[in-house]
Amino acid sequence: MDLIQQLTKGVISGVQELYGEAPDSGKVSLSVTRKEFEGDYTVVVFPFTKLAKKKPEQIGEELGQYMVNNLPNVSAFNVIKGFLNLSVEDAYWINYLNSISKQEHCYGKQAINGRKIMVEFSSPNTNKPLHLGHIRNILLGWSTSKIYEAAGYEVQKVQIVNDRGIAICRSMVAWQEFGNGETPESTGMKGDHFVGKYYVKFAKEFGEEYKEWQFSKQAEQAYATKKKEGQSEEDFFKAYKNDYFNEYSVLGKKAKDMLLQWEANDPAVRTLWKKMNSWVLGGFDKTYDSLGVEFDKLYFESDTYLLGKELIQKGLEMEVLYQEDKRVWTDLENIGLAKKTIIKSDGTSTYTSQDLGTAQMRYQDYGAEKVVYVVGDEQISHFQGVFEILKRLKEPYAEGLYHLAYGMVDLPTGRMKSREGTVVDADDLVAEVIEEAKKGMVQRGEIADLPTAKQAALFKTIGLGALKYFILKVNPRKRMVFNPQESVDLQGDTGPYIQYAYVRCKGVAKKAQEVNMSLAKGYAALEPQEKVVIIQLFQFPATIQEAAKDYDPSLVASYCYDLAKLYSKFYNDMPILKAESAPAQAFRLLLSKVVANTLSTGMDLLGIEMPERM
RNA sequence: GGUCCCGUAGCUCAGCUGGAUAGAGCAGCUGACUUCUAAUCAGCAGGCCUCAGGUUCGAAUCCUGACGGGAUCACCA
Repeated sequence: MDLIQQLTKGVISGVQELYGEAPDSGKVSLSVTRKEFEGDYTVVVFPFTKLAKKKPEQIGEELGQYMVNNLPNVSAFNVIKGFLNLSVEDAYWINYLNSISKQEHCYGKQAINGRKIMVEFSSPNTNKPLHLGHIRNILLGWSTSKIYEAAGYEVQKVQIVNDRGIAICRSMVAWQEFGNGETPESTGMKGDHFVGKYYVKFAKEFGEEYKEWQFSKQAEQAYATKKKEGQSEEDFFKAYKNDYFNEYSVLGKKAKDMLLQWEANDPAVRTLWKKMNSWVLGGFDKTYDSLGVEFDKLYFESDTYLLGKELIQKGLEMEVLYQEDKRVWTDLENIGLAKKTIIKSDGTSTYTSQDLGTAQMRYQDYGAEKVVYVVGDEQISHFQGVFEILKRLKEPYAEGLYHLAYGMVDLPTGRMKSREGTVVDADDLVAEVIEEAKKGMVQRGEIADLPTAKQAALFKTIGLGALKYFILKVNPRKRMVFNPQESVDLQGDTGPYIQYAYVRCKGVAKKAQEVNMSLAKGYAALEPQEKVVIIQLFQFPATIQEAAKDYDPSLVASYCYDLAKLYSKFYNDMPILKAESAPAQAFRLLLSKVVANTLSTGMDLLGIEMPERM
């Protein structure tokens, strides 16, 4: 039985025996003792005062005595005000360390439980390269997948590629008009950047066209007839851009025509579309590869956007949906949302109907009991709506759907804006953090003796470690500020700090020769710096469980940081190789080994690799 | 305006299933490398936990209401 359960049970039976009534297990508050007090675990006795009709101090004394007498692992206690501090036998911790050392890299992970979960993340549009916002999405999705794997699930990682629609048509038109047949190969550009260039080109050309048009008679007329009261010419034209695109623009018409031709399956358009998409996807693959992520399956919006008909029919029959003025609607007022169009009056699909259909299809494909959608928090109500409709349709998978909504990534100067060119490109960022790691490492000179290829691999490990940790340590729910300078910091609460602790563990292990590890069992009296490390190790499995339950990788990040910090302190204070006795040396080496394994398992859950040297 | 999220040190963030004197990192200052890698460790300084009520033996944490910031309220995705 788990130590925590043991102590909790002990408290319950103690209170029952002493005062004649058992408290609810919910009233037993057991936490790690604050470091300024003696003891390992603290029980708050205030909740028992009513039951016992005694003063907290007295209850503490009596209960403490009971615990020491009746629980094999409790060696001592002390009472301060209403707090009962229990000390656990050193032998228990030493045994515990021994037992988890045998689990190697399995420690903390649950056995496979046969349950399936699907995690959808990244899900980019195929008209421009990935940026910092995608990086947060990708890291969250990847880490959530790893955490669920560790929690015993079978995980399928998927993305839905938004590969159709007017946006990609803009890039296509621009390439046709201004591209002169150049390709990623001919220019040496990465495919996604190449296509993105034409997306920007379109915006620019369109902008100029629009500006020119503003001096025309048509524009004058539009302003005269459509302006709102008191609206200045400038404000009007700012707001009118979309209408201009749809009604007057030459380029806009070309893009819209292309979309129609695409929908009509025009062979030439489809060929161009496929070509440009393959360029973009090729570019994305390189970015994913540099981030160390991969997917089990890709869904394409071009295949899924017509799905959902069957569910809509079912919805109409079940009266979950209804028909009115040629559209199909649903009423979501009971969950605080407005009525929503599910099928447009021309019979075509909407975002909602697509997501309904996709959910059903994926359930048929894979049969996951849980599906996590990693999507920005601006889409919270969309997913609330989709999930609610599926629940009303009594779809078997509806209860297991979860929207992992994360906040936007801001820069110190404020929000990223493509119009102002402040969008941080994913590839640039990755290159930058690696470069920064390189600078630091070259300066330190620790790895100068390694071959160039190995050095380059280490630069990447450290640089990406810094970037990933920087992003994942923040609670996903929160909007976060991304400071490029701080993200490449290598000191303090950072990925490299944790990697460094790992390198130290490995370093002492390497230097220790022929140590009989079984001597560790003979180590008798734990130093405080040693005990706190073991207690932290003890929390690891529970941390993973909690991170899975909350869909929150930041819990794992701060766990790893805390462990690294405690180990660093221990490393600083205690001699390992020159320990005072053979058992002490064996024990400390064993501790270092388990810390290394745990840090490496934990950081792997964040998608961060560990270096052997740095 | 309705709904949802956020508000903790100069900055970036932990802590939020109620518990002891609210924690880290960065930035600032001070100490520790002839000893397992100092990307480290130790210390100083820095707080009306946005505000006001309420519940409680006890509130940063729960409830209500303000205030500030953000998101969202399309036949777009």
